[in-house]
Amino acid sequence: MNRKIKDTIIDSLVNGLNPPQKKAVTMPIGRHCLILAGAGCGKTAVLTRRIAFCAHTHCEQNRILALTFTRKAAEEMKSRLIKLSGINTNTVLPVVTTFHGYGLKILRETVNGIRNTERLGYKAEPQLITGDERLSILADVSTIEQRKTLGVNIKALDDLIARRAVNPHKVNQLPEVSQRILEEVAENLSRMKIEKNFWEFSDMILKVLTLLSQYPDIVSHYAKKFSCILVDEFQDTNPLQINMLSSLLSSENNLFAVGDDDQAIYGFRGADIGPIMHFQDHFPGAEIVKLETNYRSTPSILNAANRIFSDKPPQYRKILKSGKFGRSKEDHGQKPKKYSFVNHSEMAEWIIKTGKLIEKEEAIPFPDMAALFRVNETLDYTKSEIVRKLGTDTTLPAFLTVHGSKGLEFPVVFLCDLEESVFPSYRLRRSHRIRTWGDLLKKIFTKKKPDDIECDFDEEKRLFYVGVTRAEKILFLLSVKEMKMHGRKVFLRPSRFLRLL
DNA sequence: TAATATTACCTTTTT
DNA sequence: GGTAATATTA
Repeated sequence: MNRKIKDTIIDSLVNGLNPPQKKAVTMPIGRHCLILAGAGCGKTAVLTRRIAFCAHTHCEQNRILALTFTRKAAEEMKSRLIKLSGINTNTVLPVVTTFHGYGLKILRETVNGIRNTERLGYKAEPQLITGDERLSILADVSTIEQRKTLGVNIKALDDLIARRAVNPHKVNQLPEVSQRILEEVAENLSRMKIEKNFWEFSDMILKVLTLLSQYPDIVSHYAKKFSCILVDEFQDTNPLQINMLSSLLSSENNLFAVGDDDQAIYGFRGADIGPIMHFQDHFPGAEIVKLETNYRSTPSILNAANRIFSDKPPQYRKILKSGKFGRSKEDHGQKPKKYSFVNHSEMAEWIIKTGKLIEKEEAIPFPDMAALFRVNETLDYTKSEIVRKLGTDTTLPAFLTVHGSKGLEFPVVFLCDLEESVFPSYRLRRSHRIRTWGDLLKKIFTKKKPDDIECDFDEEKRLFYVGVTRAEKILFLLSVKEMKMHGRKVFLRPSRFLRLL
């Protein structure tokens, strides 16, 4: 291909991008790179174009690997990718898949004449076990004694085993007896899985790591396979995934990671923000590019979003600026408004009234709007109230948990659940009500009984940020004063997050 | 061993 | 308020 055509294709790949986006897409291939992409700053555009750029300037398409967390994200990326110039759809495409999907692919392969599953001790392709099946196996491989000593039931044991696998150093803090028991149970479990020819989701990555740690020839086989490795939503990687990634990296290739530490909301399931926060330690020589121009929200909403992390140290602090709306007062948009209601029923009524009014005045269809919640319980309740008031033939706004809303955008957002202990979510101190004989005894024999408040406030704050940044034009911050929780009426104070904006 | 009584626990979710 | 694990009875 002559140089002129090549340049034309590169031009079209960076066409319409802002300077930092361009810089990210065309970054020299030879070093690791982290793109810190603020919410709504065009990270998928950068990622897909970067893949096309690599394919076009650097290597064969099948030597590019892009990893995501969900199949949906992988599919989305593939469909956007094939539309880009620089991508040749007549040959093998870049590998775009999930971490689990790629792990599974490795496990099914044969290296140097031996099947990878065989090296791991399996006779045939194992069967995937999930949910209850796994719990019943866990019941078989542990004794009641062991669970008693650990002080857990089967579900909590499952949690412990999972955490041990994902994040071993957290388990190191347990008493030695507990560690030993966990070790035994985990040992039994993996023996059982081999015996019965089962595996579980986490094994799709875990077994790859086992394989790589036992067979150096396999390490070199996979480390040579790719010239460019890209990872989406890098802030959500767990230590296992980072391990797998490190094994795929070598002196012959580099990592291009895209993520936003401000949107790390999966710590509860083992994601670790360490690697994104200390990217240059993990990946020496790395360059960091920030994307701060937002193409989603009005300046008023961005101002609110920027206030949430105003106390962050500068290296990772992002200040979102609008690349979509002008500076005129009209373009600036209305400030997020806060409303408080007696209960969810009243709130539901208000959402309908306001939504319909906005539909009429702003010509934004009611079904395009979204109501976001911290927990499913209040979501379900509010949604059922709204259905009850509107009947079932009306198309409703989207009802989502904030977790479920990540990556999406809506012209109008009703951000609900903004009460202390709901959002941020934490366990309230035990109330003084007496439900059991035990409660009565405690009431008689103890004066104070503080329950530990457990919750990762930083993660809650990031979750709040995710909620706020879903809104394009209008954002409402809603709370209720009382609600039924676990069957009992409780009185709630407004969320501390309301004071941030 | 099986029934019945009592207590402890409750987010967020993908593969 | 609903469930699941555990304790207590017959």
